Amino acid sequence: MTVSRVLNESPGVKASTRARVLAAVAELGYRPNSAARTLVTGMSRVLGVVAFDTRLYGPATTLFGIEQAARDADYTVRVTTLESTGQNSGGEVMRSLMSESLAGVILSAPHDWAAEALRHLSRNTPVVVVDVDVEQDSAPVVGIAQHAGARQATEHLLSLGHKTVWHVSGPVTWPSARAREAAWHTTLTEAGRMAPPPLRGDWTARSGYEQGKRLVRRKNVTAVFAANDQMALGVLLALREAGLDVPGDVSLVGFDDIPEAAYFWPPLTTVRQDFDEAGRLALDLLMDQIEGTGARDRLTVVQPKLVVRGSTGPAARN
Amino acid sequence: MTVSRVLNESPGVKASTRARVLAAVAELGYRPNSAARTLVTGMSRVLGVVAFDTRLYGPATTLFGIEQAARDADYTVRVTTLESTGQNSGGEVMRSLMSESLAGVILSAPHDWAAEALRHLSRNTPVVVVDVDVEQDSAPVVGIAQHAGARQATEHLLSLGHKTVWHVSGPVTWPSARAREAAWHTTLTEAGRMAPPPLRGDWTARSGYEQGKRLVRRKNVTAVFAANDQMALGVLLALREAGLDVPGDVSLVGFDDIPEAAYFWPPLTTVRQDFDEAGRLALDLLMDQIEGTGARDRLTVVQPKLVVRGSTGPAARN
DNA sequence: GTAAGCGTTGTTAACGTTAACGTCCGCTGC
DNA sequence: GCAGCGGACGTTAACGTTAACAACGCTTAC
Repeated sequence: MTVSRVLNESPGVKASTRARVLAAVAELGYRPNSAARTLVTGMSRVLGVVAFDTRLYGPATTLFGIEQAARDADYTVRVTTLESTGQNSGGEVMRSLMSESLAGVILSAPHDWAAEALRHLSRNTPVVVVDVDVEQDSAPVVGIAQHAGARQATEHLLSLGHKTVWHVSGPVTWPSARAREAAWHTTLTEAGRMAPPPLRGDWTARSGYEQGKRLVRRKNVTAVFAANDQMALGVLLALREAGLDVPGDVSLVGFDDIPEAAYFWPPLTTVRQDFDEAGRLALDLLMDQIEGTGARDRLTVVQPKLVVRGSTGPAARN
Repeated sequence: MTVSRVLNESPGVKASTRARVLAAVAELGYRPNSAARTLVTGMSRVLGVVAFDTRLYGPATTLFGIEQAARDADYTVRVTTLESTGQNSGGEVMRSLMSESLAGVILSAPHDWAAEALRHLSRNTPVVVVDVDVEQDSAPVVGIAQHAGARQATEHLLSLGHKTVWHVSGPVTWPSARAREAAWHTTLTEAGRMAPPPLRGDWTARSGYEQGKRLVRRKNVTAVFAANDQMALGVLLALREAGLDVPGDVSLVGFDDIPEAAYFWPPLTTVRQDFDEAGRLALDLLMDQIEGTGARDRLTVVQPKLVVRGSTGPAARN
């Protein structure tokens, strides 16, 4: 019992006793058994992180941010990724999470799936959701102001004199893709411009390339906003293969600011999202709930920021 | 007890009893408590994965492969990333791993740090190491044939008529960077060519760009082998800014085959590594140890493969 | 001088599961 | 008819920790 008090830094242990305990711990190489601790306290120092596809830059970086912050708070992280096929139901994953006495859960799956999965989670498990559309009161949310970012991108292109802006969007099942598309659309409409039909991609450079080939067949395209940098890269290649110059003939904006974007040719104008920060913020919100530091905010928003580089320029006089 | 037998699929339970138990489990929403199970059996169904920086494409993809395979085997995954600063000692991380009754550990940190950390791990914890140089008998290893890949890249350039090949290498603390550099060097030497001094990068496009600028100052560079695709991208930008054509003036080969590489301009010739597969293989080797399926191989090697695209071409006649 | 109080340490029981052993019942064989 | 056996299910104890309470010695107050 005294050992337990020493290791948990409970008060009421004489300094000399504490020293003797610590000496014995060091000598014997004693390590407390976390399973026993979890069993008796009913709570572990493990956080569940549910992600969608951690191979993608955004999710991977958010995960990294969460993990680093968790380790600083002396928690460990248990990751579950969801098959890209979406075969495994949210209910199943959530149920398996709940038999493990997790201290909390971070749902970092910016996908419609996540909103559904949230419903299967016990009401009293602390949870934070990253970048997912959920009802305002179902869980604290770390949002990324997709709207603001997409608006900046679109307005930037309009301010350069382009009559309208084409959009290569992300998959409809991703709320962030829908948000970017919606913001692009309203920005154009508010400026009194005609919004051309969006071209649907799937986040990959390949889909950007294919939609880019469709874009070059039209003669009137001078500005394109791609919903992420990878698709922008694909568009870039398609434009180049068609003999078009960027930004001379066509201006292009991406989204995310992946580390490579600054080294595209030309360096890509894009909207920076701080995924790392989003992960850390999610952990903060979760800690507020777990350690009862007082649930401060229920909604925290990360502001994306337009980064102007070489892929955008004034509209050609035609 | 009978419930325990049913849920663990132990023999000696009448079919009718089993059905009644399952019905009650479903009705009550009963979930076994994994902490109690871990406590009594002394082993959990949790695997520890130690990675270095999961924001990088390779590590992230390997982690994804491990996680997917682990879920199929009904295990969960607990991730620890190491600060890029390398501040936290391997000993500390390993010790914290060991108080959690983990079923096994996968060391997926292709960094010198990993070899040192391995020594702090208890001898009887099942462990597998991915792409790290360790003594042959200290742990089963999933290797990636870096040597073969780098040799293919270098030979490809030589076969196109280039007199020699310059190398932008990765950080020396990464065994895979050293292996690629060594293979590049021996391939040149064996072919009777002079190996120019390698240019040291740090995996980032930025470092590739900077070394690329140093390369263009020399007039005699016609072929470059970059140790990964991001650095190749940086080199590409530096070459282009200097007015050099790829592959007309300079041929360029990368390494990894990140999904974007095929959409660079020009599409990048590179060496594909199957990181996903490496993760799955690591899990297989670990399962062999844990479930005693008979420790088959102690060394499994993933073969990388040269993918020729548009960034390499015949040497200019000069 | 004694009761009350406090600071420190020890004791007991409980968390939920499983290994090991025990019990009960029905069947078989002589 | 009864010993012996095996299948099905139950009971006991243990895993290592912590919450709650008990005990002990020392100081303080009257």
